[in-house]
Amino acid sequence: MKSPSQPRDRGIPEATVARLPLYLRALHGMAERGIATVSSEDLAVAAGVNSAKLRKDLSHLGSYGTRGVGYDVEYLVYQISRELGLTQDWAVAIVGVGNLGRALANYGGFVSRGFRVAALVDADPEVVGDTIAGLNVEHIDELETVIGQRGVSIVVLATPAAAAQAVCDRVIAAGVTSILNFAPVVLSVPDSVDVRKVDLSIELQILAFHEQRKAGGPLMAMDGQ
Amino acid sequence: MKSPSQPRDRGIPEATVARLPLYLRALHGMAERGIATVSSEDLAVAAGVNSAKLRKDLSHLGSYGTRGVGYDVEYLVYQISRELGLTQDWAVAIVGVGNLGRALANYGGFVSRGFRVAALVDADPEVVGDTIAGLNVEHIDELETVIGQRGVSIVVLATPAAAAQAVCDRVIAAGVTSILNFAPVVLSVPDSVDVRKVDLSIELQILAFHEQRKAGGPLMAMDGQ
DNA sequence: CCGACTTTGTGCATCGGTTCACAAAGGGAT
DNA sequence: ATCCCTTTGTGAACCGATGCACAAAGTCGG
Ligand SMILES: NC(=O)c1ccc[n+]([C@@H]2O[C@H](COP(=O)([O-])OP(=O)(O)OC[C@H]3O[C@@H](n4cnc5c(N)ncnc54)[C@H](O)[C@@H]3O)[C@@H](O)[C@H]2O)c1
Ligand SMILES: NC(=O)c1ccc[n+]([C@@H]2O[C@H](COP(=O)([O-])OP(=O)(O)OC[C@H]3O[C@@H](n4cnc5c(N)ncnc54)[C@H](O)[C@@H]3O)[C@@H](O)[C@H]2O)c1
Repeated sequence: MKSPSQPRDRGIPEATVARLPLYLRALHGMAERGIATVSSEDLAVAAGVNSAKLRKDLSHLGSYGTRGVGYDVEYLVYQISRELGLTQDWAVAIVGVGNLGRALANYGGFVSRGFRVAALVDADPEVVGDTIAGLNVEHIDELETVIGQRGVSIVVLATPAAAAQAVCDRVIAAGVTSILNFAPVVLSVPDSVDVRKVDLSIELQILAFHEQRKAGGPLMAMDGQ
Repeated sequence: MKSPSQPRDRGIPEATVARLPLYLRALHGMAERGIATVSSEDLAVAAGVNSAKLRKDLSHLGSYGTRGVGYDVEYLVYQISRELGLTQDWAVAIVGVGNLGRALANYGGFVSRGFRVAALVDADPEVVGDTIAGLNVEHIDELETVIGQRGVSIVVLATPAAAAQAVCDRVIAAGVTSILNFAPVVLSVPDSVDVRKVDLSIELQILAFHEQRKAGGPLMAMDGQ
């Protein structure tokens, strides 16, 4: 089946990958408070997950715990960071510098860990040339140049929905294979490209669904069709 | 299974609920373009999902399709909207009117469908009293009053991480049971409360993980363990 | 050096979700 | 009215993820 060769057991489940950043955040907090080692139980509580799940997740990275003791916080931070690729620096470009794009550009929280906003790009002549968070907003015509010259490997899309697919096509053509999309559209991309989407409207609708259910309770007879 | 207006199984899978807003968006687009009926295949493509999955999802709401024809767009929009609770108006409060809170307040996209920003709340005296998107920013001391008087049932948390849990506790005490959290913390809440989180930093880290893997390719020789 | 204690790492049962594949249902043409 | 064509709705196999429960591994006090 699989090549019997070697440590290419790099097949980490997607669900696990999605939780590693959560563990990392909890671990950073602990490191700051001077905690040297942590048990799976304590870390699980801090990350809001089941401890067996946490142990299984960590076991995918290797055997980094010590039975009877727990995990070394610093060491685990390093291992998870390395696994996630945070030991290197990622250049991010934000395309679409409107309400949301500005908020993202001004946000310091993600720059702190391996990510660096390397460019801001917009189509509006009113916006181009502005300085936001110390960065000059560049014209969309420069998109490919900027991506190529600054080694941008992740693009954050914060344009209106109507423009998203076109911009998406261009950044992919420019060699980008990781996109974080805030526009409420389903982007069509080759399999080789990863797209993650953040959609506020969808989140609210899911909340509304559950809220309605709570309010309606076990019997909500009104409305026959 | 003959009555077509069967309210159906009230136990809709969570994965299905999360996709209904996607279908709804695609359907709205179709309705605007004057499309009257749509097949599961076409709608699935528009929503970016597998058609069998889409049919199974819709079957949870009832038998609203016509074999050999497809689904009536308008009717399906109505059924999904009703299921999600979008036929009623939801009052949303945004707590924390900084970079992100402002962007959310100015965002027109979700007000359009059943959601209405009913209040903006902040702790900073500099911000309180400002008018943003036509709304007065109120003081955090008024939190409970505002929630009670305006029937707020969904709260969007956009405060710094350090303040999130405290604000969360207060809004829950005020009767709110649905929270959308943008702060990078694991909120501790009773089981009866729904929390959904949006975390930009986590999304970027997941992208970085896959990006690293792509870059490393089938053989990434450095570091032997 | 030993034995009691702690905690990891994982086998296994289970569960929810996805996908395939097809019989049944319905429309439209003749 | 009958046949053919399209498309739904769903049974069933499959797949990945979850969580329990426990043996193995390692610590630490004495
Ligand atoms: N603001 C929010 O809270 C929020 C929430 C959820 C989703 N979104 C989505 O995020 C996106 C941005 O929202 P926003 O509120 O910032 O909108 P916005 O209109 O304030 O900003 C959009 C920016 O994109 C620029 N733009 C337009 N076409 C472009 C192109 N082809 N290339 C580059 N830039 C282009 C515009 O000049 C503008 O500056 C939208 O798709 C919106 O639906 C926003
Ligand atoms: N801006 C982004 O793009 C972004 C992205 C991801 C996550 N976040 C998170 O969203 C949150 C907000 O980010 P931001 O960039 O808007 O930060 P910000 O500092 O610009 O805004 C925070 C606002 O919350 C207010 N506040 C502080 N304590 C409060 C309290 N107890 N009650 C009410 N309001 C209070 C502050 O006065 C300020 O106006 C943070 O937790 C941040 O980590 C932001």
